[in-house]
Amino acid sequence: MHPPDRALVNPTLGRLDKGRSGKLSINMASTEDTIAVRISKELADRIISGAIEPGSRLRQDHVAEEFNTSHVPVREAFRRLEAQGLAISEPRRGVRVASFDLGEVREVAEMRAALEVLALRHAAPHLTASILDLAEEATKAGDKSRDVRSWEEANRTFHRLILAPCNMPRLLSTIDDLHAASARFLFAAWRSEWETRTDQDHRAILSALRQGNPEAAAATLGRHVQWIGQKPVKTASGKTRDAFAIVG
Amino acid sequence: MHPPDRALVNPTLGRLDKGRSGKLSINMASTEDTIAVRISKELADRIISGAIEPGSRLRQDHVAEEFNTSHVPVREAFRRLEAQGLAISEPRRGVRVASFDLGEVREVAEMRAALEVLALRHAAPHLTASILDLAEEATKAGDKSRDVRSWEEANRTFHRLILAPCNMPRLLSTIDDLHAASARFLFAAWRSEWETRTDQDHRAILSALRQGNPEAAAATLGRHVQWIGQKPVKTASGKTRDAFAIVG
DNA sequence: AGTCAAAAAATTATCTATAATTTCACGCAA
DNA sequence: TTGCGTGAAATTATAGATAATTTTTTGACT
Repeated sequence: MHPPDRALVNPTLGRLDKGRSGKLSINMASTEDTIAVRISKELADRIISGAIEPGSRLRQDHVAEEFNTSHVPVREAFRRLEAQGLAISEPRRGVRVASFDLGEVREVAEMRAALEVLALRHAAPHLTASILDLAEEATKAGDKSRDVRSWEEANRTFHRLILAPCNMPRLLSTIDDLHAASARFLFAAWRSEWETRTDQDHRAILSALRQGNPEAAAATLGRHVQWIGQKPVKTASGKTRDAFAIVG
Repeated sequence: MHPPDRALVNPTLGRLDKGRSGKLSINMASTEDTIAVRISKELADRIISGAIEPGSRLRQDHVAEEFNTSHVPVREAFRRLEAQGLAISEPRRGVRVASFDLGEVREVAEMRAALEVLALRHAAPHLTASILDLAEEATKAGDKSRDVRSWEEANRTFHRLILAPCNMPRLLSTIDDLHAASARFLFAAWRSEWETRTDQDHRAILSALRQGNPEAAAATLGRHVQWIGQKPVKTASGKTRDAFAIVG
């Protein structure tokens, strides 16, 4: 086998499966990390889930107090969030949660299409039957999901499974950051309601891969991740506007 | 607790000139930035130019002493370098300059191809005659360059000019990081000698864009940035091995 | 009321000090 | 010689204190 340990783990996001706590989470805070890493993972979780509003300020002393630390590791955590595109920092004026609009949703979708297609082309020769079986399980789990969070996790698992064997760490880590952004868009639109839907694209991709046709799989994947869902949501002022998210 | 008096930089290779006078520098350090940003730009410059060897450790107290600061902003600078892929940090074990191999050169080349093609497709409708003229000037400047550094700068200017109008900030910033990596590969291979060469691809891209054929331009660009040059270089042990770099 | 400016408060950025951890050199035994 | 503890030195990580800057409040004046 190829060296999967390195490929399956993302240094910035941590392991993407369930940790000891069992809590569903995108970023796992493990005790072996430095405080700065723990804080950045927890804050990333909150930003992605929408627990912290886009545009709201992140005050270092407040965060430091909450995590019972000094502000030095908090500042380092901010730099990490900045790099992931989850926060924006203005010198001497503090850090705020990054906002996003339809333009950024489109941008992330197109970047994902370009990069995931590239990753799949390289991963295809290394894909084994057992990996594809796991990916199929992830698809089924997604189809059964009754809420967005578990659907998102299953979806992310699917993509990761079929892309990780490309063995291109820089590419995978960039894709992970884009997935974090995608998840954020998704949760912003589908925070509460989520109707079960079967993912036909995932099945088509798996089928093409099983039949030894990676180009067809890549083409479907490229279209798949550019599908942008639309949904009316209530704004703070009571009005309804359309929210957009990548659903794939 | 007392940092040794040995200089941070490899003594055999001089420090690069920084600041406003020398347009040598890849990242300009401006006085309005925070200290952390200034330090990260300067260190990025040194890493890209090869002034600091891949794999060598970056010790926070040494860097702090050199820049006459405490180590707090230095640590933040390290986080930035980490995000750019120029340094690697292991908790409690410090930060070292990222190493790279042929695999990463290929990876960066393919990511650039995928993303620059995407950017060009979106930029094409917004390209004006004057932008294309500036890009042509940059190409000429590259053709006249007698050293790698000025060639690299001209090349980067060309790519930036034709891609920037895509108006996709996240995409552009990812491409910038990839260009930094490319420059590093280039300087590692062509540190001293550099023979003048005319860039036919750049001209073909400009011509296709002027004729209103963005798809042809994108196709050429995609091939262009994946061209990997090869060159024998002397290693520290006196032997010669082949170095690889993206030349486009 | 409205607006501008100065004072006060809050916040960011940096510095100094301390704790925790790792690295390295040295001595000793197998 | 080689391998392995062991302790000193170096280094990383965090805490606490201070300086610099921004934001908010307050109050005089129109």
